[in-house]
Amino acid sequence: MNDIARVAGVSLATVDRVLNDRPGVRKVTIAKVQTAIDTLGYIRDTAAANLARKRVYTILFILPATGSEFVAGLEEAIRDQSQKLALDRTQLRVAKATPFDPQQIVAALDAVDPHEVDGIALFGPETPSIRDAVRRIRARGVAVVALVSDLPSSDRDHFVGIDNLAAGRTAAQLMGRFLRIQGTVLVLTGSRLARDHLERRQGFDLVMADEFPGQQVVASVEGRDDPALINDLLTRAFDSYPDLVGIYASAADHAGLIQYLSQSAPGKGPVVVAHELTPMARRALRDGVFDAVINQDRGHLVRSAVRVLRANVDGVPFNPTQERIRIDIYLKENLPA
Amino acid sequence: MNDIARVAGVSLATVDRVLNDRPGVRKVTIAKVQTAIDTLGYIRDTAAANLARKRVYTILFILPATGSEFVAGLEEAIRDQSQKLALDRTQLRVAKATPFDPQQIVAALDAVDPHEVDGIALFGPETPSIRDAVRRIRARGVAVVALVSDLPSSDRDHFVGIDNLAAGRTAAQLMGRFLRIQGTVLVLTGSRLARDHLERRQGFDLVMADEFPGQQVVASVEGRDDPALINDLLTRAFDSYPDLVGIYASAADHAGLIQYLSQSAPGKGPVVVAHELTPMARRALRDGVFDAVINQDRGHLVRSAVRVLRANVDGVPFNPTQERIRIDIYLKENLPA
DNA sequence: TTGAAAGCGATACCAG
DNA sequence: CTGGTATCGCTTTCAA
Repeated sequence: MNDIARVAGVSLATVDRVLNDRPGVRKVTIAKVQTAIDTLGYIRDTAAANLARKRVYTILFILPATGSEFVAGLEEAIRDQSQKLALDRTQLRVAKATPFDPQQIVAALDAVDPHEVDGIALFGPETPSIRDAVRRIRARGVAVVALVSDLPSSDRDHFVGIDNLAAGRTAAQLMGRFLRIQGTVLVLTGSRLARDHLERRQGFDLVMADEFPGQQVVASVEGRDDPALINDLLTRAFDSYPDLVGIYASAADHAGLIQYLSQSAPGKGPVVVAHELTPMARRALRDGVFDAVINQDRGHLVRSAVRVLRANVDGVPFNPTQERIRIDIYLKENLPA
Repeated sequence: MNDIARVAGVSLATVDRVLNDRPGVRKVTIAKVQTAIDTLGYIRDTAAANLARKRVYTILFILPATGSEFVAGLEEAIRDQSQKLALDRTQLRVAKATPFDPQQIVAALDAVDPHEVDGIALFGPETPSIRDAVRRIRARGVAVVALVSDLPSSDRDHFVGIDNLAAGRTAAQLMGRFLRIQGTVLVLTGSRLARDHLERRQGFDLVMADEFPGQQVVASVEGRDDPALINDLLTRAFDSYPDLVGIYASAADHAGLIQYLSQSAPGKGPVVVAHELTPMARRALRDGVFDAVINQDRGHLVRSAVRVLRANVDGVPFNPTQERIRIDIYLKENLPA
């Protein structure tokens, strides 16, 4: 900046104004500075900038208040990042809202103080009232991204999560390949409200129909993360379809499923493809109860949300390819330690 | 630091000395400062420290000089990181050494000036002369990590790369699961010198023998990344084993293999599991020539190497779990865009 | 519309 | 052994 100031024949303060698009600089002056910047090949030192600014970014994660291992894992990832980001002048907060109750999320969103919170990562269903609440808080100058489950109806949206259609396709490819005999494949889903589950189901059906037409995929059953309900559903499914050879668990809560499988299908059970590498899923994979798990790295989700929101707050662009969350596949052989 | 200085009743300079283990401070003073640090819950601001220090870390990557797409991808990842790390006062350099010639690597290692280079990430074979050269440069105060292929014989080693035994196991699980009929499985490797290839082969054999005893795995053939040679080897293999149903390509150069498969096995070829998601591998996966690809993220490799080397240079510990490189599995369905 | 100067949190050099 | 102080690259008053 000193060099630029010298070359442009202005003061440091003016260079700063130009660099940060601050008002109160004549066009000619801007041009002079701009030229100097270009010729000198200047790259800004964000660390120094933040140091001087003493700015602290506050980012709020709004998560569903379930006892789900997946959400617990997300919270852990958030705590993890908190540590590191403290040095980076970024503060992370978490709020919980009852799932399946949009009004709570709306309330949480409306309760946000724009002076206290710079950005929000929202993991919730896609409903009109939530969409409106997102609009409102954005209008008050807070950046918002959708987390895990997309909210495409809201404008200027960025989504932090995997491509769930592709994830469903991946699940289907694994299922189809792993199945040795023809039969019925059951899709076990969480809730119809959740857009991520819907998309997975869609992708799964497409590939199964296309590439494995010999297998019969039956209408999904909604488990709502309720072990008792799931137990019930599965019992009925195995009754109705004696040739049940595969289960695609597109939701993230595996308690009911694992419980049922471990007790009712001793030895050789159906091929099971599930989502999210939770502690339970790890064990199931290791024990041969699950055959494959599709995962989205929770650390990546959190880091990406933070990066995108910070970029948004600063009004700078981010690198979309870097922010694409990968669809991880785990077998028992490549489980991380 | 100001607070600490005040509470401890010493100057900033002394606090700095204690904080950085610099010599020339009495024990009592150290204790006073230490107490102040503890009571105040001080966390050091690395950004400010680096700013003041104006220190620039220089890290050298020594890579095999092949035309391989994998190495090209690594170089690209290094360039990518260079951009971002410039702001972080870290400079990345790349040197190439002919593979299969340990002496060149030794020469490259010996040529390093400890005043210019702080750390080295070495991607090379495991030979006694290289091990000695690593010892020498370490003795001169330069940190070294092994990249992609482990060098476990050298002491104080850290390895940046995947667990290749587990990777081989993963490949075998995919191969065994994907195969629909019994037959012969061929392992195509790069070089016997490369420890990573050996380990993969080992893991592959174990799981094939254990879980898929119906399949016959035949002794690996060494392609040395030579398309003509590979073409030749494959022709002979298909002659010798008319029931060849699967190929495990444990090396990273796919040119010869893909060329052979696309011309000689029109339509339904063998099940192919390969390593490294290079542009060629992507196409092969998309076109159905490859069935699965096992990958180690090149960006992760580079970032991890840099983090570990910087920690090493600074004499601070790093988080081993964070530095574990994952074994990625790609099918055509979860290919990143 | 512009400039001067005081920090931000840490390091490093020179004195004492 | 210890302290004072200039400095790193940038932001932010306060004046002019």
